[in-house]
Parts: sequence; structure tokens; C-alpha cells
Amino acid sequence: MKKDSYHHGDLANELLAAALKIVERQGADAVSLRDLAQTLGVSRAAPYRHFPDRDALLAAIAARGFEDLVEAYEAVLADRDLSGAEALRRGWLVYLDFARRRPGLFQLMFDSDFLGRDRPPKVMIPPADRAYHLLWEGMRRAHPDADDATIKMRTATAWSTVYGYIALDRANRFKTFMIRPLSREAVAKAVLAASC
Amino acid sequence: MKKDSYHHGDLANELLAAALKIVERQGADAVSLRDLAQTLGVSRAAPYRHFPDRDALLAAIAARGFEDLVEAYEAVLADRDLSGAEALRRGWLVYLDFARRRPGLFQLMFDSDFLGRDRPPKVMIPPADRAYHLLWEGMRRAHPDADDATIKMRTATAWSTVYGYIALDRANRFKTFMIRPLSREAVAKAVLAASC
DNA sequence: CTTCAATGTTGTCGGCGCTCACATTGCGCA
DNA sequence: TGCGCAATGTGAGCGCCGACAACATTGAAG
Repeated sequence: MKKDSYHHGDLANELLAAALKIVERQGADAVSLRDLAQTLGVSRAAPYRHFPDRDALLAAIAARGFEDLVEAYEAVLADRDLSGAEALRRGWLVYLDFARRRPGLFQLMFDSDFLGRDRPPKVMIPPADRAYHLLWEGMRRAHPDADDATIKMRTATAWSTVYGYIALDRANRFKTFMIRPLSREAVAKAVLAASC
Repeated sequence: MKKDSYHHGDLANELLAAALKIVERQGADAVSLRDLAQTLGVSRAAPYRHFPDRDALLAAIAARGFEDLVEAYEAVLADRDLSGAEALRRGWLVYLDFARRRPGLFQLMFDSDFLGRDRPPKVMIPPADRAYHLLWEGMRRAHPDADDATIKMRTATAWSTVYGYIALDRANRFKTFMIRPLSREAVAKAVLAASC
């Protein structure tokens, strides 16, 4: 931690923390390894001792985002007293709230092409898989007797709607359609209605 | 057109055409003004005589994309023999087909933040407005007696679903849910069912 | 024929990701 | 205790990019 020593002490974590702040405030495009290094008082090349390249740093941040999202979603599913439909509704709200409160991070997690690659960054495979699996679990709980194909299709459709709404709302596209944008609750209800 | 003269002759249009090809094949991120200039046999600074900056060139391409999309959608609405629901369904198919055949262009049109700015590039305001307005017209035709608020909300929800599906499909995200992704027709039908 | 606006060129600046050879440090092991 | 090595940080440099400024060339209008 002492700043004047040759070795920084905790550069990897400080890079993650500083980059996360930038992602949340200005989006992933604003992350520059050179900038980061200067902010933390190290040389431009230092970050490369901890992350092979810029993408690896962003992937690590995205992975942390998935972990946070999964934690919040699991808190909803943990309440066994909730009806299936209500658990499903609250689960969508978790996604909608996450996207609204941390838009830059959400965008990095879902809009970057990390997960679409042949070989996604290994740090984010488990939490991302878990996040997607939870969507399926929520839908299954609301439709205990439906067959797998139905569950999957409804999950895909509902997730399309929620994700599309989030992306369009973030980009301010709904001003074309209405003065006041749809509320998160309205979206969650509409999605719920469409998948029940 | 003559290549050896000092003045190129039609640089603006050739820049647009060459950049459009790159957008469609590799996405907007792959567009480099320097590269473009070299390909067309002019100097690095020449493009700046025709477009103030890189964003302006991309905005012009996006505008052209909206014009193509509007043309295809209007061809559907022009058939007055179609039922409202069928016209709506075919309208969504126009979007889905456009997104599948020209993913890079679609992404530039809808994912870039041009339209979300305080002052969107003026070349793309009219065609983009028209494209969004057509969604509303299609929905109106399927629900002639619904009030405006309902039309708007259904349009917003349906567009969220279609747009979300397109983005997730392009990013290959549905492999988590199913082996074979949903077909365009299945999506159009699901959206139609949800908004009728 | 002259003049001028349109168009193209060269040079330059700052920023970026990334790599390489080298410097410093501290930890584990003899 | 002291030594050696792996981990970590440094500085220089490469090639790429967008953008600007000063200058060159051209064609068309008068």
C-alpha cells in the first residue's frame, strides 16, 4: 500500500476497482490502461503484469458484475414463500434495477461480445452461466408443470423483452413513443403477463 | 473516376460505399478513415473534406440504412388487402430479416448512441423518425379501435421484444437456452400474440 | 484569362494497446 | 543468514488511430 516503494502492493485489485468505477460512470469504452496506470501512479506497462490485455481486465469486471447480479437474484429465489409468479416478477425487477443503477456495467456484461466468442474468458463463464440458469429456474418455478421446451421458449422470449427494453431505455429511444417512459414495474408486469 | 488526376471525382460517395461494405462485413468498429483513404487511393486527410469526422460518416451510413428499412416496411403496409394482424406480423419480419441479413448495419443504426444524443446527426433524424413511426402505424392498423396510449405501450413492448431478440441472437446468447435458436417466424408470431 | 472555392496533400500532434529489454524487490530455500 | 529467482515495475519504442493546419492543385465561373 505504501506509495513510494518500487512495488505497488495490490495493483491487480486497484486496477479492477478503478476500472470498475470508470465502467459504471462512463462506460467500458472510457477505460484506458494508460490512464488507469497514471491514476494509480505506476508506469504504462505495469497493468500488463496482471492482465494480459485490456479485454482481460474488462472480462474480470464483467465477471464481478455477474456475481453481484446472481447474488441479488438468488436472494429473491431464496424466499420460498413467494408464489412462482411473484418470484418471477421480482426476478425481472432485479435485472431491471441492476441495469438502471449500473448501466455501464450491465452494458459491459451483456452487450460486449465476450460470451459470444468461441472461447469466452474463463473467469466469467461460471457466473454468467449461473445468471442465465437463474432465469430458467425462475420461469420453471412459475410453471412447475410445463415441459422443458416451453420453459426455455418462454424464458427466451421474456428475456428478449426485458433486455430489449433495458437497451432501448438506456439509449433513450422511447421518447419517440411516449413522453414518460415505461416504469420498471410496468415492464415487469407486461413481461409476466406475456409469459403466463 | 480517373484515378491519376489530382481530384478524385466522387470521393464522398465512394467513401460511403466503401465504409458501408465494411460496416456490413465487419461492423462499424472496423471502419477507419485512414484505411478507407488508402483503399480509395487518396491521402489520409482527404475524407475530412467530405465528412467533418468519423461519426458523421457513420451517421450518414446509418441514415441510408434507415431509408432502406423504411422502404421495405412501407412495401408491406402498402398492401391494403392484408389484415391488420398480418401486416403487423410481416412488418416485424421486415425488421428481423433486415437485422439478420445486415447485422453490422442494423447494429450501427440501433445500438450506436447517435439517436440518443441531445442533437442527433441531422441526416438521420427524418429516416429514423419515419422508421419508428411506421412501427406505430403497423400497430395502429392491427388495433384500429385502441386508444393512443395503448397503441404506444404495445408498440414499445413489442419493439423491445423484437429488438432484444435480435441483439441476443446476434450475440449468440440463446445457446444457453436451447440448441436451435428461435426462428424469425416464431419470434414474429410470439410478439404478435403478446400484442393482440 | 483570371480568380476563387472546392478538393487533395504533407506534416504534425496526442492518444491508444501492446511488447521488449532492463531494473528492483522480496520471498523461499540452502 | 544470505543467496537466487520469480514476481513485479520501468522506459523506450512500434504501429495504429482521429484530427488539425498550412500548403498545393484544379476546374469552373466571371
